[in-house]
Amino acid sequence: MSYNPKEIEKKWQERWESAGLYKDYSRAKKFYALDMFPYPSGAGLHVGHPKGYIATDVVSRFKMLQGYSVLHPMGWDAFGLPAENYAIKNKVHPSVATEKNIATFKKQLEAFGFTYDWDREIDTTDPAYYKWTQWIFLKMFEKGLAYESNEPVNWCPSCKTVLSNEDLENGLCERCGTQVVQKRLRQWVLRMTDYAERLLADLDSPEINWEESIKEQQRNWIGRSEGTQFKMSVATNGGSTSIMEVEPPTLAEGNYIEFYTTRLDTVFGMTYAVVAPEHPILEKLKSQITNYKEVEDYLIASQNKTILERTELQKEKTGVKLEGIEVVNPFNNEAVPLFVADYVLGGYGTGAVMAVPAHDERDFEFAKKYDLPIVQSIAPLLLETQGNAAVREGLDFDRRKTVVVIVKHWFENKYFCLDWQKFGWKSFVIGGVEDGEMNEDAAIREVKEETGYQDIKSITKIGGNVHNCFFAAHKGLNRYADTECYLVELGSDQFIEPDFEEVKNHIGVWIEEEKLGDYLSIDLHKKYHSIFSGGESAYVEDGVLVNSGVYTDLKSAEAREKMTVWLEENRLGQKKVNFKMRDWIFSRQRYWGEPIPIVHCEKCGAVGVPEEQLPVRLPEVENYEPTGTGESPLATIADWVNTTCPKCGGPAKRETNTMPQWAGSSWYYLRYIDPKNDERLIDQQLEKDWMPVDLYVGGAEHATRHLLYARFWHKFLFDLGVVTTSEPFKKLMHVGLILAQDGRKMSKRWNNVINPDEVIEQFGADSMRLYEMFMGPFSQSIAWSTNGVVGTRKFLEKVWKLQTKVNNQYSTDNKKIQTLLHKTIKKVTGDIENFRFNTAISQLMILVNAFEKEYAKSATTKAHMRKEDYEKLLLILSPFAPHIAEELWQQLGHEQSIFLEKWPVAENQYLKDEEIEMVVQVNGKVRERLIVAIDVTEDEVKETALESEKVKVFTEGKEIKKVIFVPEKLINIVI
RNA sequence: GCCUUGGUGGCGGAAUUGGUAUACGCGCUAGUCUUAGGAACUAGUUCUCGCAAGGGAUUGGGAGUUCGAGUCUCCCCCAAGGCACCA
Repeated sequence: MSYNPKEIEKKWQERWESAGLYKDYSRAKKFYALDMFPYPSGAGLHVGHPKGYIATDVVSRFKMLQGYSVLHPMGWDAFGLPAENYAIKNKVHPSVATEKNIATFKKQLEAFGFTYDWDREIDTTDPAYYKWTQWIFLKMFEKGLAYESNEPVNWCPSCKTVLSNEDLENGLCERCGTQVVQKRLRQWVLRMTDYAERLLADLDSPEINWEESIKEQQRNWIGRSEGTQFKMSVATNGGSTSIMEVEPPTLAEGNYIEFYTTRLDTVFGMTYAVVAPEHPILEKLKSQITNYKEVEDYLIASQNKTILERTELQKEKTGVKLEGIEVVNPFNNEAVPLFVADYVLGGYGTGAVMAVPAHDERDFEFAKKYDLPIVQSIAPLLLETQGNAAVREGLDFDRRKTVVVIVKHWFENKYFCLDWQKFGWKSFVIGGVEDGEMNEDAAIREVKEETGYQDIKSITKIGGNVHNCFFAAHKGLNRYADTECYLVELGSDQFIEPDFEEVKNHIGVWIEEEKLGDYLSIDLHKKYHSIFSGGESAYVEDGVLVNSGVYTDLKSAEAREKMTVWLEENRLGQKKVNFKMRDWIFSRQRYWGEPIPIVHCEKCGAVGVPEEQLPVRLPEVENYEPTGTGESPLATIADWVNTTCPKCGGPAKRETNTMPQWAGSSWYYLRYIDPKNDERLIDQQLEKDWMPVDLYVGGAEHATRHLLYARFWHKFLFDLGVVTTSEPFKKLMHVGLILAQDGRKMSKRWNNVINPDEVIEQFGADSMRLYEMFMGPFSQSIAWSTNGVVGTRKFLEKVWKLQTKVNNQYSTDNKKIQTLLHKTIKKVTGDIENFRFNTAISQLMILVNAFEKEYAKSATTKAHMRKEDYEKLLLILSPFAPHIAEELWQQLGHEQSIFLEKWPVAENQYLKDEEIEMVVQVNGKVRERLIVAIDVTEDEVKETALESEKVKVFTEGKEIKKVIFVPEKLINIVI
């Protein structure tokens, strides 16, 4: 009988389902395997969708065989725009199309033979389900986590709805690619930022075992920063230092602006300050801003910019100076100009920043454009740790002001360097600045003294102030040098022989410019001394404070601490943590979503619908078309909208916005555990039994939306006492895409979509399952290859044919085969646990090839396979190819399903080979391979190896310096 | 620009702690069978020199540590994904 997958697959799918094979939830050990449930689109599945489902199915069957009760459910995330758009076009209720699509999806999935328990099927559009979605919202409303807001929000003019920050892709609507505009609309918002700290911190908790890349994406998205929020008073009279002599400054009541910075240590370098166009101060101080017309024009212009224009293009920065007002730096009482500029974001921090062009790239750019002063307040701190100049421990530092002078030849492109031969280092001309001496004078003096050249044509300061710690070998002490750098050009060869004392430690050498880099390490000079020269860039790293009053010489971190303390003491500011993540804009102006269970009463305001009245059902409607006015289509149904206030009984109107698509998926994994419960969201005991989800598999594109939202809701439910774990998903694996054969994404547009039904029709579900797991590392995107399926089909054919070789009567105990079999059991077990399905399958292929060679193709017709060996092969193959494994299992005479058996265990006694191939290397190169007993001694191998002709060629007449012996692996002869 | 993950044959990709690089599969080449095409089977297949025996090179590039480096250290290049004026 030949292998006919079409026949056996259908047969077993029916038998498994009718026997309820997967529904034994009584075992002591439990395992919850979860897939991200699909949106049932009209297009049906393509071959990429099932990849993750196959993986969870492999793990589910594997865990069943290991004696677990496995919960492996499936459902539908069915609210969403495509169904609604289809409804608008075809004038049918979205639920009709949804129902049809679900049927198609289900049929397609069933062909794979998955272990889903369809009794637990979930549909987010089912009122019995969304009742609880609404219930969670109500609880949030009760706890003050759901609130109404009138802030400007992202509006997609094409989808005619509001979008959350998470729904944007580079400022465009993630769904339709339309440019989003800012619109002021009343919205329901969830206070997700209240959970930001926990959402971030718990990423590192042992309850989460996720791929680093996804955790990192969430960390980026949450975007925590620690800084200082402080007040600067507004001076309206063009205030200057002389007037503001009070220390600490007193703040006129209400006449100040709050600023946020993470770099308070740079505050003495502040040369201006900026507020965002949305900042309320502009309206408040309107009368004092003498150029308000100009400011107003700017505000209008920036309001008309899209998000894309304002942020993504990183256009040249623009801004307008607010004439007539200034702000006062509390640390030195200096007044600096205040600008409005849209490179400062209104929604983050306080919407106002201090600007330190010397130490912030954006401020630097702006300062260059508007010709604002650039003042250094941080000096880089260099610490020599390597070579002869490395700082010596235990020695005190001798602090000096020094200059580094780069001396250029009078006509050649060469520079003067010093070779400190005795101490083994090289440098430019360096020297100390004497008391009362100007740095520039010191530089000129050093050039004359040390080089002997007298004709100084020009001298230019390059870069800023740099602090440098090193060991000064010629003085025998650690030096802390406060350095500035000068470039000196010589005018001629005018020369006076230098004093011997000046030059006894070094000799001078002219080095060509292009060879300078090889001669001495100029990287540091380049990196640090040129910081402010020619205006290339700002120095944004930490360092040592300079020009900073009493804080001068402190290191950045310490300065931030002390300066913040000073602000606190004077009630001018405090530490502040900010997050990039915003609250979740939770309402949509569309039809096909969960109604928000709120009633608006003129007297009582927004009132929650009483729990016993849930669910608030979606009403029938004539027209699904969004209105575009910011009202949902529900607003037109007077019968539904007009209701009574649950609190006072007076007239009230229902909330007409609906929830976003992400609502239903934020908690669905809980409902699978207890899908039919009318009383509670989930039974408490069942929740304890099954949560958290042991394995969650899905696409990486959900890293910052679904996975963040679900964690947020879960933590809320945890605080509510509904769940007992603080994190929902223990292990998360992300599934790599399957690309089309041409390497592009599968899409109708390219006409390169592979339909799984056809693949199953041609090769069978087992071949397809096997191929998708064999393609490569699970998380990686890989192109589909139909030829690859041919390969896995051939492999299954081999397995099928092997059944004819089972015969215990004639079988012999074959040590080699036993070893390979047990090694394979061990590898497959470990690989499934670690999601390395591709190598598990390759090992299965190796085993089957060996069986085939040993039994099917053996010259002796009496070579037969032991039944128990074949059974073990079927068992470890069964999670990947369940139908063929079950069929062969029962053909062997078993009456019970293979999935009620026990997973085989690799026995140690079989895992070691008796003989191994030992590699003989000469100087690390392989020259010979010897078959030796596994416990062979070094001396035995050495003797045999040295007698080998192949080895002799290389060792003859040479002295053997050393022999390295690695038991069971190799011997290396070093000559 | 920043973060994350990667870079190994014609292709997808293997390679415990540093210890035989290229497992397994696809493709390709030759042969057997076949009216033919295909399928199946057998043998070969990293590159290179060589009739062969055999030699040499090789894991993005360069340096280093080591008896020995795909694996460890430093520098650089490239690709994919994420974030992006967050002060």
